[in-house]
Amino acid sequence: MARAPRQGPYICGIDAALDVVSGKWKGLILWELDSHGVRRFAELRRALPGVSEKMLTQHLRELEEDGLVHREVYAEVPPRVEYSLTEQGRALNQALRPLGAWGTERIRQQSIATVGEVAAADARGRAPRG
Amino acid sequence: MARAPRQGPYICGIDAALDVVSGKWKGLILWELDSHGVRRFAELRRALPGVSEKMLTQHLRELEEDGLVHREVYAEVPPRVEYSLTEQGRALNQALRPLGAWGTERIRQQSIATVGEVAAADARGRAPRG
DNA sequence: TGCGGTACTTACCTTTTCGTAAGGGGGACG
DNA sequence: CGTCCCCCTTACGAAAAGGTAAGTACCGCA
Repeated sequence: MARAPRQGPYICGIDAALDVVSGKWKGLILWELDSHGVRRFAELRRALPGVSEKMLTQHLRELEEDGLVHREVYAEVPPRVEYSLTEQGRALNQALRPLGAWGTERIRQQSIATVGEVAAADARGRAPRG
Repeated sequence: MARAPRQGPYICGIDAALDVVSGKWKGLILWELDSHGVRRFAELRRALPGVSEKMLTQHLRELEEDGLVHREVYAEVPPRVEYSLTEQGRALNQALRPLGAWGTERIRQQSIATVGEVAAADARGRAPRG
């Protein structure tokens, strides 16, 4: 896990679950692997705009250590490495689905709120949160 | 939110949801407020073994800014402040429930695995993982 | 008079995380 | 011959997150 647990590791399941998905790109990696099944390193890199190779390998290794992602190396030239979800990884993604729906709804409401804010500020002739 | 979003903020709902619950104690705070309804500052502090006052106030303020937690201040002496979940906060906790279940199951399986590991290592007469 | 309890705030420091840049060892392509 | 692609690895440094300790202002209790 590469992270030090609190003292006497986890207090509840949320705690344990958040521990393995915390990381700037882990949610997206899981999401990408869930929707495509199998992805290669370069494919993931292209799917995650802005990720560095270092962070991608690092996160993939952590997810692998945590038993969520399977890493299959083909001893070919050029080298080929395929990433996919393990059984646990798929279960995690199932568990993440309601959270994703909540997040999507939140984004939607916030964009509406922001538009409203901007429109209201516009009507008053100045910018919001100046 | 106090965190800088990626470029063009969120790619998917998971992303947005993880953003608001990422923080060493936020999951626990949400959990505590969900199971007790209303909690005061000192009650939360006692419920989160090891949290510092600084982190607790900081996380509570972020959760409040994110519209997940309601903060009610009573102008009394001694001061009294009550924290509770907003509608959005309750919805988030609902969405977190499957994740919590997954985490609980994971903890259970890991403790079994660890016991097995220790037992196996014990049988060989040495400690696991160096 | 001193201590504990209320709910913080502030300054300072350490730890963790993330990003940047470079290299590596091959093979395909022009 | 040079360059790109593949999948990383390493070193270095900045930024963010988190921890420690002290201070605030007021009250009740002994």
